[in-house]
Amino acid sequence: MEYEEVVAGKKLHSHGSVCENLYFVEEGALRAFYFFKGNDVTAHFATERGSITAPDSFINGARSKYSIEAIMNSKIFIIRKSVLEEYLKLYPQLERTAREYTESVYLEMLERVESIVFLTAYERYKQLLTNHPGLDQKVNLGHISSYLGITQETLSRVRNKK
Amino acid sequence: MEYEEVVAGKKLHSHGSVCENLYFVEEGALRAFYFFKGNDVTAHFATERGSITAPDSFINGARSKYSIEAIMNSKIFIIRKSVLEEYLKLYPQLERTAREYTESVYLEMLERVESIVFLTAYERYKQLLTNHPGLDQKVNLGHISSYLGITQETLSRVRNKK
DNA sequence: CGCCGAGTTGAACTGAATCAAGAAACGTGG
DNA sequence: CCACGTTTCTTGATTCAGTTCAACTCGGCG
Repeated sequence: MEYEEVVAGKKLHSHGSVCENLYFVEEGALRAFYFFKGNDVTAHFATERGSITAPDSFINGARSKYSIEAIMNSKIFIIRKSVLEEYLKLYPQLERTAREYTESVYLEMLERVESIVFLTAYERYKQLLTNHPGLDQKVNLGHISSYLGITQETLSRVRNKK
Repeated sequence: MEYEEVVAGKKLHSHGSVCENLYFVEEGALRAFYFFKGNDVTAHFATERGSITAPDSFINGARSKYSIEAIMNSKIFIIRKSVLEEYLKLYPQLERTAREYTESVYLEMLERVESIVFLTAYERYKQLLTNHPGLDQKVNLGHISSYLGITQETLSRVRNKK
């Protein structure tokens, strides 16, 4: 596991290439994003103690549609997939931990589906801030609104008016 | 792995209890659903070669908010979690397969988030039918619409009008 | 025959999108 | 420390997809 300090704006992974790394955030914040019909869309935020990668790539080894960047100065740990694979071979009991990790991110995604379907824009915004305290201080409105699946204008309105 | 034939309407798991089983559909169709503000909401469909469980329960051993039922006469295989655990202990190399399985359902969920955010009701309906051919012949409109995150009326309209 | 669940249709309403201007905030160079 | 341009955020007016509620149709089936 490598330790690194990165500055705001630093690109950790660019879409179109294969993502070999899983990132853990010790301090700061990263985001994964991609382009959809010309718009920058945030797929995932990782803040303190969170993790992030380009899942389509890290899992299958395919070129990724996601990019990953630091949205503020951050202290991170990096695990290369090859190193991870090596350790999993060396210590097979880690396979279980790896599976449990995957299960937990799966459950997160399940909840995200539910929140998109049932919650209003404002409720989703509040929930995001609960999960990532202070995120609104760290990130552009546009990055947050695209994560929530709404426009920047709508987010600007709901967060001020209610 | 146990084999079973179940009739339409058969409840395989009831919410409030712990789900011990992972179901594989050989023929037919199952669905997982739960109640949200008094409404029956479909969380997942499993058709030929698909699998289903109550993830909140199967993964963590907690009581589940989901129920699982057959929506038509079905031939299914059942793996009990205890049996699965046993095999994973006996053949640790299966841990990898288990992780890969979890990864694949995670990627599915990732795509589902994207489709809910970007696609219209009609597009989501078409996509669902692509993933589960003939599902519209097998299931109530209401079960499909709740899966898509829209009302039954809207689904009725879009599928006829466009 | 009459009921019942499932699906359809209509009209009014609403949350959010879109398009278009402005207003703040921010960094950079002079 | 200020002036300038750029980026980010806000606000307004309009439009639209989907909701809500209510009534109606249709195909079994007891």
